[in-house]
Amino acid sequence: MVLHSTCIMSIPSTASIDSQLPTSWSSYTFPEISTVMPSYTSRLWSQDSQPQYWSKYQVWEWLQQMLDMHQIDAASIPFQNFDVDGRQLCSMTFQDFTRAAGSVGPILHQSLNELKWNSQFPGVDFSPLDVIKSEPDDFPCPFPESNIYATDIYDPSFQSLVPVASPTPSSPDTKRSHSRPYQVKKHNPRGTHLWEFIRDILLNPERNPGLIKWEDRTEGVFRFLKSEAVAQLWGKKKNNSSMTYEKLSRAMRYYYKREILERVDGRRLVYKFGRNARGWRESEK
DNA sequence: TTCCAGTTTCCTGATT
DNA sequence: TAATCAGGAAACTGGA
Repeated sequence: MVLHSTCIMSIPSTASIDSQLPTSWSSYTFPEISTVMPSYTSRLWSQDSQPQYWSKYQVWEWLQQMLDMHQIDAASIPFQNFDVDGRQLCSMTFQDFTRAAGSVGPILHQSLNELKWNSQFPGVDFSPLDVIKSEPDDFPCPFPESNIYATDIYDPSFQSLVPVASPTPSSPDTKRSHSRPYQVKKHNPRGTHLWEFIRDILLNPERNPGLIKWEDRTEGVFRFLKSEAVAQLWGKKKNNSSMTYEKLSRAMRYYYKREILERVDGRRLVYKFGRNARGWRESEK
């Protein structure tokens, strides 16, 4: 099954990135993860957004998308090696990617090539084989089974993101739930909990471009700097484009009862890890 | 099939 | 006035 050749490029205009370091992400609409397909990256990063014009921030955004998409642990990539803008990123060779990101490098390199291809030839399906062929230096892909283009079984969790069906927006299937505009796929493990997601942002400053910050590291007190942006990220992770801070905060408040979070009275956007939250203390790392 | 945990959504009212 | 907080209620999903 050659998915990439059947994938019609459909790029929502809202996915285009036309600003540098957005002060508010509330207007930044993440694409439906349910559209994740082998050409996922080229949809996500619209063809209008040519990687060579990315800011450093957008490079990091792309990296984060790659991590999420391939279920790669953030710790496996030294983000400081990607403190580059789009122009510098595009000038990186296959070897540069391998040096910078190790075994993940080939995946990133391949993804970037797809983006470059699509920005140059919008509407023309990317042929990863062409890239492999054009890579004279033996392309020693360490993930033969993880070639996202080769099959649809790259990763069970990734597969779970592929839509079971492709109902039209107006079809009844999409209206299964009035209050649930997204579909969580079967066999998709519950995965990260919200509080763990928040914790991981706090523990990975490289992945946290000013979204949440520690107020008191030892006490586990933290504050949302860009609440809507965090909600958007959480929504993206859960394939829920309608996530808002209001909804996210409701989920956060449920943690009070379970003592995963504690109330911090009188301070907006401030939360504190509770006794049942694990893994946030420096001594636990 | 049922139950449950963990959200998600919607809502009203209070507070900043 | 808008943003945020608080919490009730119902709905939904995946897993056991």
